[in-house]
Amino acid sequence: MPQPSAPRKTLGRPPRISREEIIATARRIVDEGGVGRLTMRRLAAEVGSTPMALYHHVRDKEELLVLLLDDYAARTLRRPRLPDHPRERIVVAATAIHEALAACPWIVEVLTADDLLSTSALWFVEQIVDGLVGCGLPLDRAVHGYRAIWYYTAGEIVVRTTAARRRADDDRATYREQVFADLDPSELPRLTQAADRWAPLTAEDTYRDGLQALVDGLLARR
Amino acid sequence: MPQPSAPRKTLGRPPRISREEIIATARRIVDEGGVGRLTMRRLAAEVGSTPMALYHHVRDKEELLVLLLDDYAARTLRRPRLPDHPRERIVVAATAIHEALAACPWIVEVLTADDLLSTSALWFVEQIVDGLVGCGLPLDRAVHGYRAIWYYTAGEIVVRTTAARRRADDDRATYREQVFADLDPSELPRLTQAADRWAPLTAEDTYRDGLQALVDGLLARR
DNA sequence: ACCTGAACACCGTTCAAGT
DNA sequence: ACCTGAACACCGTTCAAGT
Repeated sequence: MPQPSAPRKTLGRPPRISREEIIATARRIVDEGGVGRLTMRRLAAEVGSTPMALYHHVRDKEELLVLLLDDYAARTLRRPRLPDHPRERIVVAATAIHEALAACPWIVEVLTADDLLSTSALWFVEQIVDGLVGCGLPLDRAVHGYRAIWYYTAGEIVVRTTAARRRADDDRATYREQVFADLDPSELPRLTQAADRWAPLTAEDTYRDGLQALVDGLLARR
Repeated sequence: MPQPSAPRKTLGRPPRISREEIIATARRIVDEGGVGRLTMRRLAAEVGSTPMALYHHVRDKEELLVLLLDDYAARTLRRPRLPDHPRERIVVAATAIHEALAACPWIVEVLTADDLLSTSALWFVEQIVDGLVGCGLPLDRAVHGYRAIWYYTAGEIVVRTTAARRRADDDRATYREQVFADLDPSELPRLTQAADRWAPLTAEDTYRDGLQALVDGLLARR
């Protein structure tokens, strides 16, 4: 897909807008108002063109979003200094991906990639797989381990950002409180016990704890 | 939200359509053609009414989707026989939720609930939290543990169903192959090594393995 | 109380034509 | 080769009116 515009051989009408300009403008719109604001029509207006001109540079909206994600990853994923110990390397690499995603809430709508989100993220995947191998897992198990870490990471992001969106609208929060207040203690004793602590517990950031537990578990399995 | 229509005190025009009818019809549309097919206008047409009549029974489309999810959960979540051992209970309860979600691909779009997807799922949450407590975790840690399991489960569903959607459109698959074929072996040695096995490894269902690793890790942490 | 019709303010995408 | 205009086939939701 990132088909770098080759040197123009055959000449025709000179282009007025470029893929880069489209992506940069799309990025601005999304940063300012969320993905919901990004429509082909608005984008066209902002680059000073017509909706149909965009389709000359981008297959469809779906492709535009993937391009936007690649662009974001390429610009913001900075490779951290990694610790020597392989287990720590896994945690640091996964946390770096997690932080990049968490800083970018619109990503969820595009987080439709199945395992690699962007070629810029491959280095991080390499570190995680290599860390797992370094801890003694065979390559196949290491790849599966990476996937488990990715599920956990993607899940945390999706659940957290959608929960945050819900919080803006406080009807739902009230509804949740209601549910927890009306629990039947004989059927759901633990939830009843935790009911008044549920909200603060849920607000805590426990990504790292869960990640470490998962990594421990992956490494400990027979 | 599930505000059971109270016995009508004040009489006016008798209702022609009910919330139940709306939900049942919405369910049919979604089952037949996916969530993408569910629009207020189409739904109105199928219940033999006008778009605006729906807004008398449902606040907006968002509420309709939550209602649909509740309905689905209430109809399909069957409580399994649980093993006595608490660790096994956790695994069985989580797997049951996972299976229900996996059988229902449209869920992802609605999987916007932050931790409980529906009141019908509370019993499963109870079992997981109680299982973690039964294994010796304090209640707070058990709640966090449940959340980690939920992240992992939701992530697996989101990643898997979107990957499946992508597969229909095989351009992306080709793109992924391309990326793996062009890896720089000196920079990304492990990915290069795993490249030709990546697709089959990724196709394997490893939910249960990852879940067990996660549970082990949660229980082992100091 | 419940429903209707018409309208508002949008979408993504295709097609045929222009430069 | 690149861009435009007009059109197609839709959306969710509001408002004012009817029964």
